[in-house]
Amino acid sequence: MGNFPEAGAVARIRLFASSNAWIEGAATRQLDQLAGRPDMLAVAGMPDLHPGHHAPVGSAALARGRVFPDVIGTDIGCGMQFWSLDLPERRLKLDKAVERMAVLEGAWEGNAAALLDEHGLPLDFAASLGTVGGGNHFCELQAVEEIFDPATAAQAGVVAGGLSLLVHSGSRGLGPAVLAHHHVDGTGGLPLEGAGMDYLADHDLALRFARLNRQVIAGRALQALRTEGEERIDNPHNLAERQGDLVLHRKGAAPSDRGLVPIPGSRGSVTYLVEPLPAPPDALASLAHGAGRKHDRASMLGGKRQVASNLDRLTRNPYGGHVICTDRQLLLEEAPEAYKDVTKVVADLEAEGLVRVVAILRPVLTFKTARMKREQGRVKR
DNA sequence: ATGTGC
Repeated sequence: MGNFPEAGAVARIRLFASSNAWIEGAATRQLDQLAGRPDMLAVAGMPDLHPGHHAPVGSAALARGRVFPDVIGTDIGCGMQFWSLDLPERRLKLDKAVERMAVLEGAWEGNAAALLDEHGLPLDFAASLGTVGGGNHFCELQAVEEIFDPATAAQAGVVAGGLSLLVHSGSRGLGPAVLAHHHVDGTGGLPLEGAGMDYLADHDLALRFARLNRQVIAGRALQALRTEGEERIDNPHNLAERQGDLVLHRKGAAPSDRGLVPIPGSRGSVTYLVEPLPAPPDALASLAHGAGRKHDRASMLGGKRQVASNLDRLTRNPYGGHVICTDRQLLLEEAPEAYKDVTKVVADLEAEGLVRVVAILRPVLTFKTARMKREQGRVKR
């Protein structure tokens, strides 16, 4: 890493976003507060920056000798996993796929406890291994919209007429349990020597659980689609990474040092497959992890955004694809207009010299949830 | 985000 200020000095703050980026004052204030934490050396904001609980989502923060569990938050290890499928788009029967993909709602039929045991992972949350979860999580079948660099795209198995799968999920119950176990009041974090290392050990288990969870989800989706495929990319965006006595925190920031990165927008928009470029040290080896929220969940439920009368639209996408989501409230919270324009977010990353676009993928079938909630039909307004 | 309420 480059020359960062010494401990006690003000951390360097760098925002990788143009005036086109929709960045709230609350988010930049959170970025300032993050920079003001003890032993913080540098902080980077990405164009998807938006307010989070204890730190802004879309940020990276480098500290010396200290880790801040509350910055990583509850969903430790949450990230994107990208698979290429053997099934060509022309052979997909969409109606059948919509029907069969709903299997993801139930528990995995495999032996979760045995698999976790094999991986040396705790069994406490075996029941949710292989399930997507809530919030912004999804499992999405995607088709190729455009390829800009065929040779690089082929590295991720992206070829014209092909299909891919993008899984966005995390460590389910394990991440929140780890955070609760190592909870610290205030913004001081944990010293790396001692309590900080204990946190990181448990954090690493959640990181591995999250990746395995995405693999099981993908395996179930492939089975539902009666095809096979290959895991090409796994890119976690909520994690702490120890580098000697430094700790790099990523809160909704995609690592740029692990190959190609999928950057999804909303469930009504395309996903960009990008190649990270050699970046200045103050980018903290990070990229935007998605479009980022434009409006918080609560404001999407107020009826002010004129989406309530148009719920049917939200279970389809502008590309003729389907969204499986039987939860009305989640459908409103996750409406495309709740998100920034991913095209602008990626344009900012390009303008900052951080990435090159390799391909654009379009949503064909998105699984969110097939569960029928009891309060179904009762949306607060 | 969350075995998603007490």
